[in-house]
Amino acid sequence: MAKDFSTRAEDYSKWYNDIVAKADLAEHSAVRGCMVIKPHGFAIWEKMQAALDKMFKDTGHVNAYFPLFVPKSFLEKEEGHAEGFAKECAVVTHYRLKADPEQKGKLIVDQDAELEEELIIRPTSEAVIWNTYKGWIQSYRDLPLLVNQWANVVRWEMRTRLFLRTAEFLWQEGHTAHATAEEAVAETEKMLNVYAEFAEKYMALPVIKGVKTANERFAGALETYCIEALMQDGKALQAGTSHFLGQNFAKAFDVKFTSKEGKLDYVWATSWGVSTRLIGALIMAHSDDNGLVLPPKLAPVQVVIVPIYKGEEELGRISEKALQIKTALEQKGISVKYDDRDTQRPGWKFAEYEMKGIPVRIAIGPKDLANGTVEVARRDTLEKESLKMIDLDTKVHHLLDNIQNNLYQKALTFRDENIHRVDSYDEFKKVLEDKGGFILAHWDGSSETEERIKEETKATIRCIPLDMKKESGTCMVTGKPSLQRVLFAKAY
RNA sequence: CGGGAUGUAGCGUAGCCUGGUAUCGCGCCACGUUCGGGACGUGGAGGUCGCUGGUUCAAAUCCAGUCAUCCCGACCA
Repeated sequence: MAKDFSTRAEDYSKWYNDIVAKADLAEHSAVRGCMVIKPHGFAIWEKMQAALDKMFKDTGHVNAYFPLFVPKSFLEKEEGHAEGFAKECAVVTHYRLKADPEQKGKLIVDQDAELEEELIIRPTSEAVIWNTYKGWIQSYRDLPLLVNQWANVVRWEMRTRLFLRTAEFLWQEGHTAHATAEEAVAETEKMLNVYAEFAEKYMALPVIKGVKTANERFAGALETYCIEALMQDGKALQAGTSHFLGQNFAKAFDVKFTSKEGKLDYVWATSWGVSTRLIGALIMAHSDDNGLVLPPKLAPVQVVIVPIYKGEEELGRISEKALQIKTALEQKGISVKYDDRDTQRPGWKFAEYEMKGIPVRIAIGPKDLANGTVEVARRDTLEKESLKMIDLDTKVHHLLDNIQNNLYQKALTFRDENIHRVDSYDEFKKVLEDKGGFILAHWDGSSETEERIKEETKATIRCIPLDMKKESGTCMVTGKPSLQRVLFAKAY
């Protein structure tokens, strides 16, 4: 938490990119706007996947997989959806290349192999999925249909940034169908809560749950719920969304079911997703100038053991002890790496694992063997202490819990210190300029006012918070009545 | 996609204005000494200067185009 709001965007960006590089998470690919997720970065994603996937299964969802390509005619069917995504689609127009007669060794598009209908590389899968659901749903007995897909999508973004916004990204998208609007809304809210719980319990990232204003709504949705998190530079990041789609897609793709009463009706839909952007959130929420800081629950390796030795014989004796510790920790469900490489020195390893964010490091050397101790260092506070080996597994287990909680508390304190309640537009601008962070202020509910604020200050309404007591007041801009404060911030 | 900046070895850079085939640090390799916070010594390897074209006897250097990255804007998980 070394960052402060005075940090210029460029510096913060450099800091962020440094962490991504130093922690060995990802790099730019030679392919425009695309990212290569490196093994350590991907391992974190796999931990996220595993935790989320379990939460989805526990709430009755199943996984499936749908095509990468969306025929253009599918995408066109839901008008709002089509409009929203049209500007950022990669389009496949041909299915064959041929040797260039002009230049040896070069390939050109074979103009004789033009597709009759263009295929869009999915920017999201509503269109293909609803086209499929049409065939899966006839009766109320087929409902609810609760499906999730882990996939990649492509959005041709103009400005990219590792993890936060890349042309291709990995995500999870849930698509559900329900017999009633109430049930679909309940599902939308349920999944929002799943995301919030994941963010807080696993990522140690406090989030504010809310609904988007009409301007910020997902293309084709009636209501978009979201979780918003605050980053260390005072900007907000949308960490997940859950959409109530009403009957828009059911009508567009003609998905009807026969109810218990024998009446034919369109189904009610939801969709919800989180992406590899969450890794970006993790970086920006917890990292410090020494590199990444991982919450134990998402660390691919929770404890690393580094031996300190001179010569083969000493390493042998230390390894014996280290492996005992490793086994004991693993029996407590802790993931442990014993790094006995003799190609790197201890200090090098310490720095390396610090940059990668490994929560706990245990060092064992000859002094420890003599004293029956180990040196335990925690990544979040960088504190070191010498611990007796007795009950080390239990102590480390507690330490990991402690780190997880500490990270959450630290992020929560930071977030709460940076929520400002503001009652005048001048004060709003001043806080935004001087401090950044979240601002709670009254707004008259109109798109015009929202647009004006955005144009004049670059801040947007991140959400209309759900878990906040209603408090009537007057709009800070127009003076018109307002029923509750809404959450403003500059956003990623 | 509009405005600005940048691109030289794996990374960070000097050189560019005032053209003459490239500087330094880290890293890498070998050997030795080391090993409780990114070791030290000696020796060594590595670059078609983002790419394409132009000007020139000669281009990292000047010109044009193009691609990529960063910042601002529009857009967004």
